[in-house]
Amino acid sequence: MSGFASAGFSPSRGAGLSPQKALRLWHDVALTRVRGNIGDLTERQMLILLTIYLETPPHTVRGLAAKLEVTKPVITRALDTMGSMGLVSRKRDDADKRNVIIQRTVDGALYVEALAETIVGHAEDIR
Amino acid sequence: MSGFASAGFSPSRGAGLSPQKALRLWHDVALTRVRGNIGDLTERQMLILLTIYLETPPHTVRGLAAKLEVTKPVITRALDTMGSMGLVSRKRDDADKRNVIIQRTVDGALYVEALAETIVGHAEDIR
DNA sequence: GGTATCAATTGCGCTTCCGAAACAATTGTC
DNA sequence: GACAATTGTTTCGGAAGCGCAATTGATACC
Repeated sequence: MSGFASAGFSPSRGAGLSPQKALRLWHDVALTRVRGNIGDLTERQMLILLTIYLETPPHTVRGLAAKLEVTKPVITRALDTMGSMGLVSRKRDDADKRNVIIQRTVDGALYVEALAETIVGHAEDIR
Repeated sequence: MSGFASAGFSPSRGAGLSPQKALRLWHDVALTRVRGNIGDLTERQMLILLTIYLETPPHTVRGLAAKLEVTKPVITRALDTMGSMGLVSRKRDDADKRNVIIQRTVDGALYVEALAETIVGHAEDIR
């Protein structure tokens, strides 16, 4: 049962991330987010948000659904939720008015940046 | 808006995790989990599970609620859900029968270990 | 022994998410 | 211009989570 728990500890440098440290990092970040009530987003929503802010634009509902392998309503609803939070915004494509272009916002960038800092901070603790 | 996106790139070794790589890692792990439909767990539930498997036992409902700063019903219901998935099990404390001891399971250990491998694998991709 | 305290659970109303299908708006095709 | 195809949204029924308050069972106190 505790097979993974007794796996070897890797040195601090040169061997990437050991399983134990990976789990500790995940735990610490989740703890910070849950304690701060920042965990409003589903894992899917978080994935959508990160995709929007990491991958090169433009982003459409259909494109995101295909890339993430989820249905389109999932994207639409996630955009509703995150849009009301100010994390993303939508805009009709002028060239093809069927498309909706998903745009980044200042608040969304700040949110993503805060997540990054949380991760980096805990990664430093673990190093 | 893109302040964080233009922040400096850190070298591959010696400077820990850059914000960009942290976000990329989070994104990649989330993508793997969402695509594989492994994301049945809330961020809170994941935190509870990781705490059970990372911190030293014994774990009680009250102890977890205090440590994670959530209410007790949150713990109870998360244990219901994860218990039905076979990820954890409960047992009355013989010494004080008010307490419930949360125990690890083989399936839970495998689940956590799989998460760890997912993280480690993507960390290697990014290194 | 009777009462207060404590641990965990459950009930209630509310909100949110999900999947599948139906829908409205726009574009391509002949 | 009529019709098919595409994009995004909405609707519907069902499931799950949340906070808060009440409840059950067990222990401590005097």
